[in-house]
Amino acid sequence: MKLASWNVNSLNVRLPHLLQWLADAAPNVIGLQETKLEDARFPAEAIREAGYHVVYAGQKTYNGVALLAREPLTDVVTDIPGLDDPQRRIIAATIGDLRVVNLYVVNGKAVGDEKYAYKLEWLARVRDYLEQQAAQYPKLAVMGDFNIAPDDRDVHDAAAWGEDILCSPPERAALQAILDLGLSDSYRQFETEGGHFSWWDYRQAGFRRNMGLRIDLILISAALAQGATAATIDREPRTWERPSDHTPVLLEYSV
DNA sequence: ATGGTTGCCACGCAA
Repeated sequence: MKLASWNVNSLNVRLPHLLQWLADAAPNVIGLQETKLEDARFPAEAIREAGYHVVYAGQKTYNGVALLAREPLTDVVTDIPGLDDPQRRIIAATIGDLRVVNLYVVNGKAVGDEKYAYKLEWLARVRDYLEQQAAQYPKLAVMGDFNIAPDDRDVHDAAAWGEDILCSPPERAALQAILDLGLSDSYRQFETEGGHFSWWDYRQAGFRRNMGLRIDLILISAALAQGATAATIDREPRTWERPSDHTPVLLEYSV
């Protein structure tokens, strides 16, 4: 099984990239973030023609998430208890014996901003939902754009970034509270060095200079970690013309 | 400290 997560930063613009990458990488499941499309405009037919079932929760201009899978998606959830939120940032579904929760975590703008407070509150409510999901589903994957770099290895210049947004201790504590539910950052099962990123700012030639962050994560339960065979970041789509600022991250497992 | 770039939408906001 190959799972993937990709913040496409507008599915309207990035649909050709998505279709190309699905053909190249052939993931069994992929979570998308920042589709930026109302459901009525979602390109479901093109995705079905590419051989994927798809569920989605979108809105105009901002946010929007989707889950694609080779097999049918059931028990779809787009709103969670305690989180009365018009922003479309979460979609969960079951594929066979696998439960997948796909997140587009709030960016937060800046430490202390009202969006930052919303981010921490949002993460707390998601943690509570994941606690319940982890109890219900032994094989649980929580993927998405977390908008949090787990530790300094995940930051191109940790000293310069300091404790700014995406790296502040409260954000990292919120991520840790989710990991404490019995989940692990699958990438770190296979790569312990720093310098591997999933997002590079469009500005200042961030990608060319590898000035990035690793903020796109696939967290997995122990049952999945046991069978994990590879966790990778595919930088190639970031080299394509008119790319998303994020590139896909992957996890492969057997059984 | 600020601004750089992209997307959406048609101005400035969000990232």
